Formats: sequence, C-alpha cells, structure tokens
Amino acid sequence: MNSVKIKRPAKTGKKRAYHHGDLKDQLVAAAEAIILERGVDGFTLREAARRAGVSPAAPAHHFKDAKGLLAEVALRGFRDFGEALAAADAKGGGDPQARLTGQGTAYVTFALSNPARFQLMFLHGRYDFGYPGLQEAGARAFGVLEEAVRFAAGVKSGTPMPPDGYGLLMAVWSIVHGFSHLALGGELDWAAGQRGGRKAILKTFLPLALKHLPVVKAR
Amino acid sequence: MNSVKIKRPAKTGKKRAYHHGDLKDQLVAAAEAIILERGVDGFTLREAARRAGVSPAAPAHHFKDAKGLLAEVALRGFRDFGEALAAADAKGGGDPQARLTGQGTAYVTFALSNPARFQLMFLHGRYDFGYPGLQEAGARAFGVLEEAVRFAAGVKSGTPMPPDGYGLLMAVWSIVHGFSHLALGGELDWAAGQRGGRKAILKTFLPLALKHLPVVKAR
DNA sequence: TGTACATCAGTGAACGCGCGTTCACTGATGTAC
DNA sequence: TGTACATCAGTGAACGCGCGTTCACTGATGTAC
Repeated sequence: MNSVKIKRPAKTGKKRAYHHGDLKDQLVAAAEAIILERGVDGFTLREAARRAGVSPAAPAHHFKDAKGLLAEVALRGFRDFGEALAAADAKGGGDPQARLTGQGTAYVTFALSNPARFQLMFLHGRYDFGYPGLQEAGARAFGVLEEAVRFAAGVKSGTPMPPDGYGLLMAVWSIVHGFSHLALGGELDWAAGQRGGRKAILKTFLPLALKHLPVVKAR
Repeated sequence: MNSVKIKRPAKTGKKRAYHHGDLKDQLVAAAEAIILERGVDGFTLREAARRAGVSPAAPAHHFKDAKGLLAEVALRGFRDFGEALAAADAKGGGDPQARLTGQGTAYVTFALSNPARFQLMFLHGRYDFGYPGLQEAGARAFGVLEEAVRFAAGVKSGTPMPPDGYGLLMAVWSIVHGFSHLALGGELDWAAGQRGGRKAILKTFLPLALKHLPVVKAR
C-alpha cells in the first residue's frame, strides 16, 4: 500500500533531504495508486502529498492545482496507450483483420493493466483538459485506431470519412471500449468466476468476444 | 434549473404546508437533476434537500443515508431499463437478429435519454448495493439481454452457457455499452458535429454501428 | 361527531471533518564572477 | 577554488468552505374510542 513511498535513491546515510528530488513523479504515482484504491473521486491532492511524504503545499510547486496533477496522469496514460496500440498495430502487417484484432486486444489489455489511468482518461471533466500536450497525445492514440479502420475500409488517410467508415470505426471502438468498461466495472465477474477468475477475462473471454469484431476484407 | 421544485398540488391558497407530501419522489428527481448537471460526484444530499425546498435533516426520514437515495435512483433506472429492453425484444418476434438489434437500439436509446441514471447504475460503489429490490431489478434487465443471446445461440434458458455463448453475449453487450459510454462521454461528438449534432448520434451513427453487431442465424 | 393521543415528517442549529489553496517563511541548490 | 547571491522547492499554520449526520424539538396527521 505504501509501495509509492520509495524516496529518492538515498545517496548517503544522511537524514531526510529537505529537497525531495523526485516529487513530481511520486505525486503522479501516488495519484494513480489512490485512484486505483478509491476510484477517481477518492483522489485528493492532500492524500497524494501525504503519500509522497510532503506537506500539502508542496505540490503547488509542480502543478497548478489538483486538476493539473490529474492531467499529468492522463497525459502519461494517453502516451503509453498510444504506444501500445501502435505496437500491436504494427504486428498486424498488411492484414486489416489482424490489425483490428491486435489493436482491440491491446486496447483492453491496457485498460485492465492500467485501470486507474484508463478510467481517468475518459473523464475529461476531472482533469485540466488544456494541459500542454494532453490533447495531442489523446488524438495520437485515437489516430492509431482510426488509421487501421481506414485501411480496413479502403479510405485513404486524410480524406473525408464516408458514413460506412464511421460506422465501422464506432463499432470497433465501441466493442473494445465497452468490454474494457464492463470488465473494470466488475460486470463480467459472474462469468469469470465460473471459469478461472479475473485473469480468465483477458485470456479466455476477450478472444471469444473479439471473434465478433466486424469482419473486414483483406486488401 | 428549478424544474424540480414543483411542490405538492397546492390544495388551497394556504401557506406552505408543514408536511411536504411528495418529498421522496422529489428527492429522487432532484438527485437525477444534480447528477445530470454536475455528474455523479457532484451529487450531495444537502443539495438534493435544498432543491426539494427542505432542511438537510429531512431526507433522513425517507432514506437511510445518501447512498440510500442514490440506490433508489438506480433502482428506478434498472426497472425502466429492463422494461425498455423487454419491449424492444418483444418486437423482434422470432427473428434473433431483430431481437438483438432492437435491444441494442433500446439499450443505447435508454442510456442517452437517461444519462444520469445510466451513469449511476454502473457505478456500484456509489450507491447502497443492498437496497431492497435493486439487485433483482438489475438481474432482470440483464436477463432480457441474455435471453435474446441464448435464443440466437440456440442455448436453452437455464442450461449452462457454452464458451461461445459467453463470447457472443459479451460482444453484444460490449458494443452497445461501449457505444453508450462513448456517446455520453462526448467522444463521438467530433463525428456528430460534422453531421447534425448530438441527435445525429442516435439517428445516423447508431444504426451504422449496429450493422456490425454479430450476425446470428435465423432459427 | 369529538376528542385524546400516538406517530409521522418536518425544523434548524450544531458537530466534527477533510478539503484546496494561500501565506510568509526558510533551507538547499546552482551560478556568476 | 571560494564566495555572494538568486532561485528553487520545501514547511507548517491558517483560511473559509460545504459536507453528512445527529440532536432535541414541534407541527400536522391519523386513529381509537
């Protein structure tokens, strides 16, 4: 529970340093831990400071306010999310179905491996949406999914999307997003309970569900 | 904004009655309005009392605590939700595809028409989950969806679900739940903005997305 | 039909709490010369 | 290499706030006789 409290790599046997040395990162880590334990609404700036071993006024030197800290959490989430999707996409090669399935698996895997970040990322009202770099990171992650759908639908990048393209994009996004949301909310536990617990969700049920992703033609 | 404040049907020209007459229902209505305006986390019991024109201590005569009031909101949500799904299901007759599509449309329509309730319903931690009748109402609503999937997959009611059945159920549930969640979160607005605004989401994009529901055989 | 009285459903003041943020401050660090 | 000094990154006390809930209370309602 205190796993977040690793102080700076104590150089010597000196007593506690006045300057923390790693406060920004630790506040981010603390915020994630709090969200994980108590949900996004359980997050408070004071509790994050407490876990980082610092006075309640200290975070102000690193973040404008509480929403700024959460924005940094979301930003890092979007970056890692985008990278995970891009890596999975690349493995699909020239096979549009493989790209969609791979990305879908990566999408849900990210959500279940980073529940705190994932939940926060989609609650735009809870963090500073104007935080530098945040919207770009979000757009980049989403762009990876859109590109795979464009490829599958035969729509060139940058050209306007036809209605059917939107339908395909929304369907794919909906199924992976919905699965993530339901799994995180515990709504799938009744099924998982019968067959191997929570990890069965990723290993057993996700592939079964993703078999129902829209079928696209090889190009 | 004050639309919730309709007092009891003022019998005569008498001054304000000491007894409210309709407090329980109005607290529920106020709670929904608050959640709609400020999100689930913006809800407070005091604010609900304020909107009902009553002192902060009054709600205690109708609900055990704040989570009890929210449980009543969720309960009514689940009941209406179940009814909407059942009505749509019935229209599908013996056509399994029509039943799934109809229920899916009803699912998303309910979510977008009752955003406050819908969002609350899936946040189990925010209300009293043991509230009388609540779990039954939830199970009943969910059962309507499960039955249509069983019918589509040829699995008898009450018999154990084979893995493929789970896959189909989760896929259908995921796509409609994900679509609802994305639409409510504003994630689809970039597309809707180009083509008729928010109401285009239900009218235009939902049908396009639901074309990608899993295809099931007529029986 | 009246009346005594129990119960119901309100009041409003008060409680203790934790919150985000601000303030004047100070110790530690880094840089210019 | 040493020193003066600006800047950085903390402290801890304090602020005002709104919250959920409790308390002793009281007015309104309904019921038994």
